[in-house]
Amino acid sequence: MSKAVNSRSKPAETEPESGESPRRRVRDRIFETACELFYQQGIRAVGVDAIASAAGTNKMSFYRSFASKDELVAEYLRERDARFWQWWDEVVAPCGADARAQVEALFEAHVNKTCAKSSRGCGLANAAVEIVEDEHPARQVILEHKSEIRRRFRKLARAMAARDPDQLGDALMLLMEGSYLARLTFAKGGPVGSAADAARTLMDAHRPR
Amino acid sequence: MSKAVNSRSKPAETEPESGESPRRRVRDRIFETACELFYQQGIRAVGVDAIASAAGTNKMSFYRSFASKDELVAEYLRERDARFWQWWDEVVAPCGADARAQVEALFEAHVNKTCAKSSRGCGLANAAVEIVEDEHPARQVILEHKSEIRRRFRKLARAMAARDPDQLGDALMLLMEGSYLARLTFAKGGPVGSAADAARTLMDAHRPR
DNA sequence: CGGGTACGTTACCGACCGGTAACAGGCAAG
DNA sequence: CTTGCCTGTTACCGGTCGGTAACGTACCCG
Repeated sequence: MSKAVNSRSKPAETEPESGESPRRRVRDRIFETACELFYQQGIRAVGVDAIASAAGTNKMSFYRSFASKDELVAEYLRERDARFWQWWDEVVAPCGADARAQVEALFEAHVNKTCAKSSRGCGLANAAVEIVEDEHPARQVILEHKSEIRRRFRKLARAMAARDPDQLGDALMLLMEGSYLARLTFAKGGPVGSAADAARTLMDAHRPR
Repeated sequence: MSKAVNSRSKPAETEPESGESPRRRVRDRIFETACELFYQQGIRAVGVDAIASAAGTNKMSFYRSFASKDELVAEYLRERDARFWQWWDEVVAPCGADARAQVEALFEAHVNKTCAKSSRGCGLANAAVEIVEDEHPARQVILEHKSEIRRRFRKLARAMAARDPDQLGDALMLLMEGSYLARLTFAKGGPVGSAADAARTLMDAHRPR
């Protein structure tokens, strides 16, 4: 009851008028629900039954859309990855080519985001804690994500002509990762608030003379 | 079979001759096994059945020694906490009252430890990722542990007369936490190696003029 | 010897895990 | 109307989860 009448949209074959493929219904509801639950409660803590019923459907429909829970987890992390880089690019956009300004904007936004009430740190990093098996499809997503972060920070450090760009890039990354972790213990008023200032201090220290 | 003949040692009542209480058998085997498994594979990933049989006993003996898995988890974290501070004090001891030298020694040792092959970062931090429930007995242990780390780093920063000691202390903590997290993704050659240098740079920048 | 303690063993509990089979209904395109 | 697709529903699978009851036994102490 009160379940909304399930108005079927369009099957996508004929005339995909409104931009994107309209083939979205159960699968997307399940996926969005899963992303939320995985992020808030952890991956191992959430079963497929819980996901399905939280999405207003059942386990059978889940397995009609996803091959396995592990695949869903990997897709969840890919989504997190994509959103992260979208966020990054948006934050960085107003700064033009000024690498230093980009990093400052990133850390400012990062601190804000991470201190938010609903934040549970970095979903990718959390998954790295929970998932130990090397063969798990999630591990590759995590590794690529974190490698790209490292690559970008080092590139930014090079762009600002830091004395030791690789060292500065890594240090900035450590600060960011550290605040993800700290967020899980200290709700607010924790060390996370110092991340942006620390980043500035580090960049100052690496300034070319 | 081939299980060794279970040579009983002593029941502890009369004459505890050899130093420590001899009341250690099954309980301690279980506990040590649990610590190892929890650290290496994660808390949620390890069931009490797996712990018991890895310790060469069974679930019934487990529940004769521990009230619940949650209590065992909390005790595991308390053990980690105690070992950590023991490590800390040992590393710091040769430095006398030189706060700067203490932090440098800590980071040097920390990088070594964290890059070791069997390292899975910080057990307390990992637990903070896995355990979400506020009422879980582990949460308090985690919070106290991380608060103490923060307190000590800030105190050290004050002792070296840093320009903004709280800020420096927090930054050092973020570096350490960040390398715990980074370790889970980058086996070696990762950003962890830069933690010690970054700490030095930060301390230099906070030097009183 | 008699009792207490520590431990192993087996079986069980209800709940949940990830995953599947089979069937029923609704809706849209042809 | 028929066909086919998508979805919901129910029941089930073997296995594991945390946790317990009952019983048997080896051992040390008095």
